[in-house]
Amino acid sequence: MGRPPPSFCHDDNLKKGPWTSEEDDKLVGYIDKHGHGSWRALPKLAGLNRCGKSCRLRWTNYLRPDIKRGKFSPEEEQTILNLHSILGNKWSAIAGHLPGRTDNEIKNFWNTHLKKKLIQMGFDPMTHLPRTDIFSSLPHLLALANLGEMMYRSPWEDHSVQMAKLQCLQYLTATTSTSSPTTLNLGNMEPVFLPPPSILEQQQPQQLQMIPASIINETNDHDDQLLDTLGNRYNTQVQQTPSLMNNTGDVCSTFSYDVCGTPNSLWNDLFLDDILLQ
DNA sequence: AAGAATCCCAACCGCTGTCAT
DNA sequence: TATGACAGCGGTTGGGATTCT
Repeated sequence: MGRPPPSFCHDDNLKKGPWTSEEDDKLVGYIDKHGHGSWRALPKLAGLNRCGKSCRLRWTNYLRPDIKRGKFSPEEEQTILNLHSILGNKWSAIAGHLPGRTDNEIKNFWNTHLKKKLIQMGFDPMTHLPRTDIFSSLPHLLALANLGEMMYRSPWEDHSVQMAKLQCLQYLTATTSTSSPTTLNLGNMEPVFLPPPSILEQQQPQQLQMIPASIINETNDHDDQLLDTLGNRYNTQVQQTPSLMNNTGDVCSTFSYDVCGTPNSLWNDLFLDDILLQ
């Protein structure tokens, strides 16, 4: 590339740190009138003693009128988990699927909430696979120890037990593969992570997976990349089918995939049935 | 009530990619 | 092709807010 990388704001005379409401007013007022144009030129034109980069960040992460503030909804949280399992730390790409949310906000939410949540559940937050070291696998081992009991509990068992059961089943299957799984939407339950392709390749054709309708709609309208990614991941043709309502009342879109091979009885009999009954 | 510990998030930093010349 | 200018991205940090002891 050309010149050496530029530093953030080299000029010591330029202000750094938190923005005042007066500075915000100046920035918003200028952009409302003239648009931001060149960020480098903007501070002088707007009467701000800041560097252009600082102005751009303040605008894009905080002052933009279309920014949605406040807590992330469960649906947004699910979307982030789903997309992160596919895209990794591509915060701007993930933000593109969450209208009104900035990449910075999503990144912060991930680092302060979701990452910890996955670790507590015994998953590696980067690969979304069960962690293999002995201490982090403890939840899985404890769950496995109780698997027999859980299998025969009543159908109205609570969600946490259902969750543990699903994780145990996933642990039994996913640890046999090196590829990463993807997340699965279970309505108002915690997310569950689908086994990697090597497991799915053993399934019968036309099994259903559920992913949030918002993602499917978004990708159909604006971005085929995610569907392509899913298709490549499972070596399948991914297509949207009509949305359905699960028994928690949440509407989900579904997509079907074609795979060949021998059905995996554990998966078919227990795991998939469990999910589709949620 | 007060100090310590932890959480949270806006802002900063350094790097890369793209475009114009 | 080489260079410079700039926008954008992802990782990190500082410090205020909140919770714990």
